[in-house]
Amino acid sequence: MASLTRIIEKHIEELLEGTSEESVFLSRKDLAQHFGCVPSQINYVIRSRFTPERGYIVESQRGGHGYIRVIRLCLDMPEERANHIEELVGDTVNEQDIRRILANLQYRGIITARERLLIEVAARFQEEIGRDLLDLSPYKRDSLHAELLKRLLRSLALG
Amino acid sequence: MASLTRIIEKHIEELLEGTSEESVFLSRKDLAQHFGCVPSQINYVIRSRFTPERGYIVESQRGGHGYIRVIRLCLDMPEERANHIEELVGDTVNEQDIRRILANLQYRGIITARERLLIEVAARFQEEIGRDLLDLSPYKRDSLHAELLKRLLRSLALG
DNA sequence: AAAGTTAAGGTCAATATTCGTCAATAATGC
DNA sequence: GCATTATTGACGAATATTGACCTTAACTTT
Repeated sequence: MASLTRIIEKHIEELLEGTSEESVFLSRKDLAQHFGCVPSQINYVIRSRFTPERGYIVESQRGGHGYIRVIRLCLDMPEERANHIEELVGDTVNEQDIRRILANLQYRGIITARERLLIEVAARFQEEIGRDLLDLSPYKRDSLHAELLKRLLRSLALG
Repeated sequence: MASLTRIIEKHIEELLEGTSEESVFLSRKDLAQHFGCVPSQINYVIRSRFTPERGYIVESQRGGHGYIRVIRLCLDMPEERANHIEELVGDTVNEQDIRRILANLQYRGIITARERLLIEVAARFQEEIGRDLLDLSPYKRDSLHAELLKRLLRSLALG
């Protein structure tokens, strides 16, 4: 359970929590040195963990006095949240995408565990019906999934 | 009688009971090794036993330091409560029935307003698909409604 | 001011480590 | 016997780690 990536991720999260600013400035080289890894490992952590999907924006600059800046987005307004959901879901999602999106939303405190469970059950039921009873194509099923997911999440975001 | 699947199921349940956390992290490879089976057997146990319908959520990650995380949302539902759901919902329900049932559950504090909203939205979406896209008979639609509602409520383990 | 030097960060591909899926078969329960 | 459930294994997909090589910006020297 001791994954370097997760350790570094945690570290950056703590830096963000420990500041009143909306962002932190990191030094790739120093971080890598501190955790005893190659610098590109930091890029990997950033790319895989601090994504817009998870509510972060990242800026950086090369050269002397270079830095990596991680900015925490806050989506307070319902309108923003709704738009974010549209992007997150897109036009088609498979069951794996759904699980990933829901885990992320719960992690960010946007939905509760029970709400997540309800959404999963609804999606599974729809998948089952679409596959076994109606013999829909996988593509059709995925686009129905996307539509269902967007409606469910929108109803929460706006409410 | 002591099928491998049941033994592994039991093992995971015991892990869940033996922790104060709401979830356990499993290693598919180690588990398989421990029980002397192929790794995909673990997937079978998870898929057939630890479903959202039974109140579990499962997350997993591949690759280095990968894991399977089983989250338990609720305690086992007593038999009588399950029966109560069956009675409450029956074999067919129309949208009006659904609204009535949900209003009642919310009034009794068994579900939140947001959960109610999710269930209603899911039911409406299903109705819409069944009617407009698939041209199902009203009876068929109502029995699908009943099935969906029962699954959703059962997953929340309410009575 | 231009050119060179130094000090950042970025990209990409190779490799290793897990887990997931699917379909064939076997076993079990009715 | 037939239908459902369980077991297995081959193959595929995702994630993590590392290192070689590239790009950019500031500083230094001429």
